[in-house]
Amino acid sequence: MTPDRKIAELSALIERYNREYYVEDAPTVPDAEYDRLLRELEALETAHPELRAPDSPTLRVGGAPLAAFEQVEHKVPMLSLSNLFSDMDAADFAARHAELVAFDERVRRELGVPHVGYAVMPKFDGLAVSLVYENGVLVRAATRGDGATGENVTDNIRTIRSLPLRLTGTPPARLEVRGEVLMLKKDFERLNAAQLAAGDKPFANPRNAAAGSLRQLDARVTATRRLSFFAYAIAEVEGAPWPATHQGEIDYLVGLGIPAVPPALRPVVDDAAGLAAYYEAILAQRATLPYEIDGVVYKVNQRAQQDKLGFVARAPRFAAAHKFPAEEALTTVEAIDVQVGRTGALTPVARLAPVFVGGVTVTNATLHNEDEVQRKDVRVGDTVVVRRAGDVIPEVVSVVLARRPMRAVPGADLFSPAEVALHDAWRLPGQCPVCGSHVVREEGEAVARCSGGFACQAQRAQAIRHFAGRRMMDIDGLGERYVEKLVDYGYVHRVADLYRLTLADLVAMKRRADAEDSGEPQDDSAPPEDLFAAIDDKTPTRWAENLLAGIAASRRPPLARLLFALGIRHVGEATAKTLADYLGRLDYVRRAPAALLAALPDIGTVVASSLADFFAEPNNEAAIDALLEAGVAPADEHVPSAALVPLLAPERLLARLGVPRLTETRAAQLASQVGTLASLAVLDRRAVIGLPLPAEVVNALADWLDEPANRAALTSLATLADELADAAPQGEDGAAQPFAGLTFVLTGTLPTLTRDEAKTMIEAAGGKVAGSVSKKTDYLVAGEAAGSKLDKATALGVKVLDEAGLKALLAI
DNA sequence: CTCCCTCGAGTTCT
DNA sequence: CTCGAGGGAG
Repeated sequence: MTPDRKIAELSALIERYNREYYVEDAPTVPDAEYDRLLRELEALETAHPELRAPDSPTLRVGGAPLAAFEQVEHKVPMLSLSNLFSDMDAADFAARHAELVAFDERVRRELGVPHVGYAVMPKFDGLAVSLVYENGVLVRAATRGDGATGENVTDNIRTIRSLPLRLTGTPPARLEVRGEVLMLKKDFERLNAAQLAAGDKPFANPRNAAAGSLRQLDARVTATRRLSFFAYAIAEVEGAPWPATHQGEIDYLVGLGIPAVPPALRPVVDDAAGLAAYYEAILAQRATLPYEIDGVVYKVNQRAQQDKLGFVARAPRFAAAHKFPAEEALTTVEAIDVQVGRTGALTPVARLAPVFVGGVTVTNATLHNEDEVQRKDVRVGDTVVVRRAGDVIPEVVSVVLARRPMRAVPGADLFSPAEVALHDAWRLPGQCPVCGSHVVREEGEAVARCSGGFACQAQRAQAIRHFAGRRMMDIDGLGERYVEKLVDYGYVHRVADLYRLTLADLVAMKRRADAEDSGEPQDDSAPPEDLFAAIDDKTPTRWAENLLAGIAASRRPPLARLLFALGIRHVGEATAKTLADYLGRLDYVRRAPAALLAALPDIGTVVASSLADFFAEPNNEAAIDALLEAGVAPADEHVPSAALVPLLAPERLLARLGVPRLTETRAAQLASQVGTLASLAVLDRRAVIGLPLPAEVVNALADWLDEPANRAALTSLATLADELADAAPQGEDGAAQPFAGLTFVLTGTLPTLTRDEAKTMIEAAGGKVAGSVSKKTDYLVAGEAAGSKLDKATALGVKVLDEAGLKALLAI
C-alpha cells in the first residue's frame, strides 16, 4: 500500500474512533489501539511531510508552541447580546414574566405580525469562538476579542476531540460557525484533581479552566485538557443555501458533524409563556446539565424576521440573553479602606471576609463613592450580601440589618468608644489617606478627590503606572509593583526620570524590594545563606537589562499615545487620537488655547479647559520638557489635518472664547463684520460698541476685551489659528479631503470592506462616521442585511450608498 | 433643556 | 462591566 493511501486510511480510522469515543460516547476499541494507530500515522507523516493533510488527526496533539497569538479580523463581527432584566430583582417570578411579555410584544410590534416563533437555547458559560471551514476542512478558529478582531487559536481548537477537523456529509465551500468553547463539569473536576496531584494550583471554575486552556501558546498543553465545543449560530455560509430558521441552522451544523446541544434543550416556543416556561425548566435543570450555564438565549427563529429587526449599536434586536439571577453570598465587612486613583479620586473599598461566590473567592468590593456607602449604609462589622455584578465585578448588594452587631455591652447601657467607632455610619475622611491633603468634592459630583495633585505619592505612582501602561507608552516589564517601589525609594519623581534610570539603580531597587517583600515576614527564620544565594543570582541584572531595553524602546511613541500617557483629566484614548489627528504636532497641542481645542470634534468646554490648564501648569510644562530632553519624542508628527481648517473658522472660535452673551449665531454675525480674529483684537472700545449688533452683546464684548489678558489671548489665538491653517495642506492636497464636513452612517455587512476599513477610509477623506441616522446624516452606507437604519434613512430622505457607491464617491 | 450615545475612569480576579 | 460625565442633536 502506498504511503498516501495508508495515511488516508489511518486518518479515517482514527477520526472514526474519535467520534465513537468523544461524540457517541461508545468506544469500540481499547485506548491502546487508538494510541498505536496515532503513533503509526505520526511516524508516516514524519517520513513523508508532504503528505500531512490539513485535517490530519495528528494536529489534535498540538505542535510547536507559538510566540504569540496572531490577530485575526472577523469577517462578520462577533456581537454581544443585550440583556433582558439586567438590574431588576430577577428572583420574582411575576416580574420576570411581565418582562418576557414586554419583550415578545416589542418584537411582534416591530415585525407587525401577530405571532413570532423563538428558538431558545441555554446560554453557555464559556468562551465564544468563531470557526471557519473551507471545503469542509477546519482552517481557522478565532476568539471573540473585541468583536471585530480576535486571536487565532486554530492549533488549540484542533485539539478539541469532539470537533470535526473535516465536516461530514456535503460541506459548503465556506462555513463560518459561532459557538462556545467550554469545559464539562466532569472534565473540570478531573483536571483539578490532576492539578492538585501535581502540586499545581486548581482552577476556580470551569470557565477559567477553559479560558486558561484555550489561551495556551503551547497547543500540546491544550491537548491534555479536555475542552468541548457547542455551536450556537452560523455567521456565514457560501456554496450552500443558508437555512431559513435558526433552528434549521443548528440542525444543519449537527448534520455536518458539529456538536450542539440536543434538540430537546433547544425547542422553538411561540409566545412569552413559552419563553417563561423554558426559562423555568432550564433553571430547574441547571445543576444536572453537564456544563455550566448562566442563563438562556431567546432568538427570533425566522431569519427573514431577524433581518427585518436588524441591530442596535453592538447587539442584535432579534435576540436577547436572559441571565439567571447572580449567585449571592453573605460575608462580613472587615474594613472600609480608601484608595487614591490616578486623578486623585478617592474610592471606598470594602475589605471582606473571603467568600466564594460566582466561581471565585471575593475579598474586595468597590463601594464606588461616599453616597453609595451612605445609601446602602454599609458599616464596618456589618454582614452584607455580595454578588458578582455581570458575573465579574464583586458588588455589595445590601446590608443585613438584622445581623448588625448590637452595640449593647453586657451589664451596661452604654458602649465603649471602640464599639462606637466600629459600628458608626461610615464617612469619607477629610484628608487624603496617603498624603494628608484635604479632600474636595465638586458641587454635583459623585467623586471626592485628594487635592494633593503632584505632591501626593499615590497619585504620582498611579500617574507613572498609567504612563507606562500598554495602551500608552507600553513599557515592557514595568509593572505596578516596581513603579510603586521606584517612587517609594525616590528613584522616580516624574515620568522623565524613568529615562534616566541606570542598571545599578534598578538592581539596587529590586534587591531592596525583594528583601522587603519576601524577607520581612520570615526575616529571622530564613538562613542568611539563602538570602545571599538569591542576591548573587544573575537574575536581577538580566531583569534590569530587559526593563532598560523596554524603557528605551518606548522613546518614540505615536503622538496620540504620548498624549494619552500624560494622564490629562478627561483625555482618554479617543480624545488623544482626535488631538493628534487634527493638530499633528505636540507643540501645537501644548500651545493651543481652550477656544481652539473646543473647536475640534467631540471636545467641549470641559475637556478643552482641562487640556489648556494642564499645559499651562508649570510643573507639567517642566515634566514635558524633561521628557523631550530625555529623548522622548512622538514618532509620527505631521502637519495639521486639512480637515482642521474649516473648524478654525473665525465664527467657530469666537463662539468658544467664553465671551458672555456671544452665542453661535451672534458669533457668526460678528465674524462677518470684523473678518478676522486679529482685526477684532485691535479694535478699541468705541469701535466695538459701534458694531451693528444688539447693545448687550457689544457691551459684553467690549467689557471682555477691556481685560488685557483676554485681549492677549485673542491675539495669540488668532496667531496660532493662522499658523495652523498655513501649515495644513492647501489647494490640491485639500482636495484629498472630499468628505470634509460630511457625516456618514454605516449599516449592514459590506461585501468586501469590514466596518473598520470603511470607517478608516471615510475618516481619511475627512468625513465623520456616526452611529445613528439623523437629519444631519449626509450618506448612509448600507450593506447586506441593513436593518432599521435603512428604513430611517429612507424616511428622512438621506442618500443611501452601497460599497461601490462609496468607493466611487471617494475616487472623485 | 432634554435625551442619547460615546468616552473616561475605576475595579476584580486568574 | 458599570457608572457618570461630557458632547452633540433635537
